[in-house]
Amino acid sequence: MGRGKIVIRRIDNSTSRQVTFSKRRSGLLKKAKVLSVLCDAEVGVIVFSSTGKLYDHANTRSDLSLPSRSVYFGVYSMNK
Amino acid sequence: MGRGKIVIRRIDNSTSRQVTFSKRRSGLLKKAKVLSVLCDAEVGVIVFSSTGKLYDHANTRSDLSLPSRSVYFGVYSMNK
DNA sequence: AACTATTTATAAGA
DNA sequence: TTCTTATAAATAGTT
Repeated sequence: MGRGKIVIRRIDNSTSRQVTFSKRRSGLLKKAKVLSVLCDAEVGVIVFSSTGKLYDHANTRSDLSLPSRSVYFGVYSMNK
Repeated sequence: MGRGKIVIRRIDNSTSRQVTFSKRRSGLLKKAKVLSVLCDAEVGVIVFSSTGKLYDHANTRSDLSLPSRSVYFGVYSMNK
């Protein structure tokens, strides 16, 4: 989608990569939320940038009157 | 997207809801993977159906030569 | 499970 | 860098 077709590989240009990261990150969260609402599902999403910074963390659920599962996220880091 | 426009609320018909769940679940995972590749990000996604069944669990990362964060998921359940 | 008409997401451009 | 828009991609309804 967009003015041109793209190949799915790491975007070399750092500025473009950042712009795409921002756009697609929000698109992903939107999709997660819509899925949870339409299908009464629980969806957890967590996104880290390439520098390891946490950008988003969503755990969406719609019908809270039903028994709930809740997802938690944990993170561990490794050097290499 | 699709033959008609939809309102974002729980789909009443159980069959339709299941079909939509299946389609959008796979769409979400694809988006997560593409985001991780294009932007060298780490993306974790977990999806439960309304019955509490775990359907997908993805933790995508592309460039493994860089220091890695890894996401783990935990789940707790509550009755009401 | 396939098929498409349409909607939605977004790559480039402005 | 926020806004625009042409086009790619996802998908709702159908078969």
